Amino acid sequence: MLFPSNNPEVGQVMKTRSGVNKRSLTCSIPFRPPPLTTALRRGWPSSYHQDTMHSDTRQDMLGFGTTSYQYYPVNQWTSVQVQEWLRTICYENNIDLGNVASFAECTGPQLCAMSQSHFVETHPVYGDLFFRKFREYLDHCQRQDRHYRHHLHHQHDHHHHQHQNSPPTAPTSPYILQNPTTPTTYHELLARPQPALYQTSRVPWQDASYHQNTYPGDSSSSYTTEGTLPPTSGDFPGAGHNTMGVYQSGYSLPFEYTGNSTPSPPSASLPMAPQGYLPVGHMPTAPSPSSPSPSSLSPLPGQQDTRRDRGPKLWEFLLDLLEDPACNPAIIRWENQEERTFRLTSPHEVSLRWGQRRPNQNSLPYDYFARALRYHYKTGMLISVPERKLVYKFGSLVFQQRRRGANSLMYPESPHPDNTSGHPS
DNA sequence: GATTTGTTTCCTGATT
DNA sequence: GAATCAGGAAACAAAT
Repeated sequence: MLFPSNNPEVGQVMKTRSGVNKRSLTCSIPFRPPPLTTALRRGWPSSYHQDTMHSDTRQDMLGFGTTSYQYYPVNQWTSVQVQEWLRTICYENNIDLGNVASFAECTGPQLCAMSQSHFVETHPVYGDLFFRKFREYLDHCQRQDRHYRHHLHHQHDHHHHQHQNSPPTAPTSPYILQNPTTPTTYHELLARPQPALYQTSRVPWQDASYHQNTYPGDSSSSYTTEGTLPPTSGDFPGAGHNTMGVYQSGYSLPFEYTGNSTPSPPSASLPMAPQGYLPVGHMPTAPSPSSPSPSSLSPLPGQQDTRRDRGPKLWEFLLDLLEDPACNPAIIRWENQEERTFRLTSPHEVSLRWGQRRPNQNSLPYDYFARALRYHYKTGMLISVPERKLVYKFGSLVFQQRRRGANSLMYPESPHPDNTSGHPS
């Protein structure tokens, strides 16, 4: 039975409560939710995935296709991922696919090192557009990376505080490279030199110091890029430091890296959720919580960053839990993946974790948590599943936005088609 | 400083 | 009777 909003008596009861400061007796806690990881948030269904031009697509665990480039750090993009990304841009901008041919042999590291003029040289017509779009994608990845670091730091502190008798463990992020001993741990990636051919004297958003203080590099890496461009180090700005390192954190590597120049695409046999990542306790070192310098985050001239930086939304948090083998199915599990329904197998644990986002407060009653979930009925992010307790359903917009995260700077938010009420007043 | 956004808190009533 | 659900209302904090 739904709330009898058509019941005038009930309505009056509600109105009589207007104006009452119900929270006057509660303690106001400074609230600045530290961002939980938004890792892997780029790998969700796209509006174009069924287009026949995408031959290298796969089905994710929800049955929505996606391309593989979103699963890789940009500097591990082979020409395959570059082509995927370019096709995406073409599709989204109504550009003929033939225009991607000029970038046919480019890899991610090469794109990273290319200046705007290089893009234009490579493709006089759309080079500038490709450059801007690539730059926007990197910008997005950078923010994701920043969120991830903040999250790790917060989780590390919390974990340490909560389990002082336990042996020191890693921050509670599931997005940790499974095999830190491979040459492609993100520590090493950060030190990976860039190919020399496309060295550019100006990459305005670069800030080598961002990672220099955080991840000591390992210049002994045996990494090679696909293609013909040998890595160099000394003559690259940043002297052996990958200035694109800010986009290379391991979280976006959803599977174990084999060391091959061409990373294997995510296998369908692997679980979708944090593929290749281990849950809490397997991270070799904790990233520094230090934030990048403002200069490293400043947008390009003419580019305005309108994104909020408030940490994950509730529905993102739920997706993160579902992607985390440590949580799924322990405290949350898919009820029917194809239908996007999930069950809170331990609702109080889930709400507690949600509450732990907030400093100085480590719990949230399930009642409040459930109310927050119901709030998202109006936003279209969640859909009620009647007569099934503790079961909720993701709205389709969740996956659109999950995927759109990578392109959020390119596309303004559009209202949910099913959401006729808009944001609640 | 006003507005927007995304909760959080509190509540009543209904359902399981 | 307890747990859960539904949803109105308002407070709150951070971002814009």
